Amino acid sequence: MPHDLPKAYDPTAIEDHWAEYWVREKLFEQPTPGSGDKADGQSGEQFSILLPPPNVTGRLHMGHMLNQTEMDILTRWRRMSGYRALWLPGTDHAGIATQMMVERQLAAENTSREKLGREAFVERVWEWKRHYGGAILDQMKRLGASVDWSREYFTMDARLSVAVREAFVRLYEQGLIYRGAYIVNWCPRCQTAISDLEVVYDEHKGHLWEIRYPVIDEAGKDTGEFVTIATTRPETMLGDVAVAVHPEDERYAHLHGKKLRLPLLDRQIPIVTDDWVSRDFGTGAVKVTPAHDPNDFALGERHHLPSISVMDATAQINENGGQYAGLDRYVARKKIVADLEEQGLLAGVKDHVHNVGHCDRCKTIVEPRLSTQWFIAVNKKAEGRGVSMAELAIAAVKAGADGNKAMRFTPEMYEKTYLNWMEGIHDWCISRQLWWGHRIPAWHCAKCHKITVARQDPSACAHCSSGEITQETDVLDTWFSSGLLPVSVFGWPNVTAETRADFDTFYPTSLLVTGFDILFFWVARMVMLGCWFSTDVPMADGTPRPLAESVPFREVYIHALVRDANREKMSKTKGNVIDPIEIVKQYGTDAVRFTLASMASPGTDIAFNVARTEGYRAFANKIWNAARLIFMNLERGAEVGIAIDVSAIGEVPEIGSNDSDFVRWLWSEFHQAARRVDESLQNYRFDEAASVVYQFFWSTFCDRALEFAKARLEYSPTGELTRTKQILTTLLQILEATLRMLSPFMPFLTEELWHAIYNDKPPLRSIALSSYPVVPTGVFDRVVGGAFNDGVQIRMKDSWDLISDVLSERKHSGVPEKEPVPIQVHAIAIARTSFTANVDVIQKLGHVSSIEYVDNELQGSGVFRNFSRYTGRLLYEPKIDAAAERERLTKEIAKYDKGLAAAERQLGNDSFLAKAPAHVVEGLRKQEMETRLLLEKARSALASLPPQ
RNA sequence: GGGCGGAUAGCUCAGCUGGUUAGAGCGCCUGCCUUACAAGCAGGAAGUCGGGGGUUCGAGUCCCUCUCUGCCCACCA
Repeated sequence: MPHDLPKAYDPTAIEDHWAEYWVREKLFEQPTPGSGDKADGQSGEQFSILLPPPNVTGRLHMGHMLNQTEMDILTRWRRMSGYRALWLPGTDHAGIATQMMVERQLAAENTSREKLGREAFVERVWEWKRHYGGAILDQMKRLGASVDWSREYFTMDARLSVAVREAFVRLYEQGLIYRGAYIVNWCPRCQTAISDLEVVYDEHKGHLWEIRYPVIDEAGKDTGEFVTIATTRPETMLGDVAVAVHPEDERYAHLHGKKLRLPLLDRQIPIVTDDWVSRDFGTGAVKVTPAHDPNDFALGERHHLPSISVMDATAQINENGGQYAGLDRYVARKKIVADLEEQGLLAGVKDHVHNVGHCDRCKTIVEPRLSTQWFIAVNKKAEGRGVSMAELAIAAVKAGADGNKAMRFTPEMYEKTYLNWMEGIHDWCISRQLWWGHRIPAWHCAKCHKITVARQDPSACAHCSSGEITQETDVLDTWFSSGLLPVSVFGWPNVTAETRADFDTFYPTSLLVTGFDILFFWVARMVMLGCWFSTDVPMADGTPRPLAESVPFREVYIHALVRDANREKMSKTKGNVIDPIEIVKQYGTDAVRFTLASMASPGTDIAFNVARTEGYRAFANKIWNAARLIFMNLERGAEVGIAIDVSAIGEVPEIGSNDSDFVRWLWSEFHQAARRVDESLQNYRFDEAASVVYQFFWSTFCDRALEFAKARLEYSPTGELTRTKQILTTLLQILEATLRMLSPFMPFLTEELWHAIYNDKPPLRSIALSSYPVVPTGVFDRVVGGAFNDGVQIRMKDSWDLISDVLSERKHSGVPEKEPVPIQVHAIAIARTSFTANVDVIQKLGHVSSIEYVDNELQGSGVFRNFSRYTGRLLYEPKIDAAAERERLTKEIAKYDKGLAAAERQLGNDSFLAKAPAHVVEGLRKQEMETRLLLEKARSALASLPPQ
């Protein structure tokens, strides 16, 4: 048998091979239903899941790896459970990020995008994408993600671009997209508008400058009186068009209707009254700069004030800024403050801590700026729809009339977060002043100045037929196209009778797995857009699509952040970024995956600690060696003519009362573990599932089953070869089934060993295509229930307990590790049956030379006991450290005393006896009795110690 | 300012609808190179479950409150 495995598990030796094999064999492709049968089955219920598309510029980080590990575990598990599983990968064109990346390259070549021109620049980005774009997906391939590579998409693909265009045009036609001049967050570095979400606020120690604006009379002369305003951004005063006070603020009552002279520019501006002004902030008078502040903009609209922009796209003061024109905003600030001071108009400077918005991408301080942008009216009810996008997105997560939710969040608390946001949502600014992205399909007419929005590039204005039209230069927010992915990847808008198989089968997707950081950016947008557009697609049978079928995903699993071992957020500047690829190289992919899975309990961040990974590498090694042990024994068996037919090894055998206790016990343990793993995965409890698998394999299978087998397996031609064969068969079957149970977590190792079991001629091309070893309830009840009912579990437990007790007592009595010792045992009949049946194992594992059964309970020192089952004693003169023993016993007595007192107190309480369930009372009684015995034993042991 | 988490062994974390004496991994101590694995085996020590109050026969678990800590949202110049 060529089962020659190296002594230690070396992941690097096998992982590349299988990663490459899975892709080459196209194992995880899920063709459009009806377009050709899938060779390996999986025709059941669909399980579809979209990979949150990483940026094309991205490199894999721990967050990706967590995300992908979770998705891969779930997808592999569903696939093995018979689902038609589709995990769909792709990348995002990532407008700003990619453009920045290429611009940096150009800068290094002493050129710029402006020099290249738009067309050449975009071509250059495509070129970059072709060369470097797939890096992160290559990393995914190496990590064994079981995605369907044949369906890989890029958000700028022609097919997806059609969807983007259709979506835009449709929303425009529905009156939900408008263009207008509003205050937007503007990044002077990226020179584009960004959405509210792309602004991150940092606390900043700044100043509050108090500036005196002279009051003037009707002739425009200073009256000698001043109104003092307070501002954190003095340079914006260049754009002031008014000063506002609260209408009921007596301090300024006499100034209502009066005018002020704007210092430095000597512009006359009115004093207006508005409820929005808060009387207790600053001086109660606020400068009004509609072009540079959203509140001021709204106020300006209410009072029909003009807007004066004083900064250009790079945040330099423009021609409206008089003598400050051409200065950078902060240079201008300094100069303005100095000039004001010189003119005696600076009333004061106070330290002021406030939040300053930064560009999420480049960290430049964002400037609110008046500019013409495109927006989606998310709160507007569309004609003929009677509902707004936001309302639809809210309805999607709230329970409907039937009490069911179309979309369910795990952990549940994110539902609230989502709703809070969606209920307070503002219109979405979707235009970006970039070159890389989906160009907005709108054309401006030079003649009539109207806009033509069209599915096909128009040659003339739709309003006046003029040929003088030019396309809008803005592109769409990246999240617009990624928000459409759930519909667009399955062919929308082209969903016709001939083309709709994908859409019908895979939409809505089953699940979205993602981090909370893109809950609003992406998840919320997908819900809005997904619901909105899929609603127009009737069901396969022609009936209207209900909400439950129009959501982009039925479930959303939100995972936590991966932090470093000290719970610090990983960041490049801190230098604490753990590169998953590096860790993978050191410990193997399976170990890293298992680490992430075992720490992924919902709701808490993951403090990634390589110590854990080291532990799981040991686990992988353990599995490897367990397999080696079994393979070695199979060879020994073969030498004495034990032939095991490996071809049927994967079928779950019917286990019944004819089988030995050992076999029945092991299968019963296995089925319980498999069921628990299955249940845990259903609830996204990766941690629980990982722990069950781990405990089963290591504690139950290795520490118990394999040790038991080692003690019993016999190969002498005159020995019990039938029994040996049974045990070997069972071990191999359990190993094989356990590998399947483990496969979603550790795909590489399990694949390797699984092929080894079959001598490289496995029944399927991959363990990933085999079935998940969860048996139907009927089988489960028969095997597990049978084992409990017949006392198999108890009998095996008695033997394990006796071995543990013996080993413990040996240690305690100072018996040298390997010296065989005779023991005496008094046991109830059933326990004695177990000891008799397993005497060979007990002797070997406990280093027991002989067992003498006695009729009476053993008493006194050196006795170990298992309550109501047995008592035992080593026939050995103990060598005990009296001082240490005294200390131990004293502590023990204190503990028992306390426990006993507590139990007696409870049992003496009538209402406890009356109200507590019987089993609790019974349990406590038993405990009381046992504690009493233990206490007596400890006391007498203490008394028998030599005096101090 | 509003909202949401977290605090359990030295470390990282479990502990489901309240029920017998709170668990795991790592680390630590003791002894073992037992021919699967020293990345291992066996045996141990270690927690007044953040503080206080309450409900209950019974609280790590439910309620109130305080302290510490993390995050999200809002953005009054």
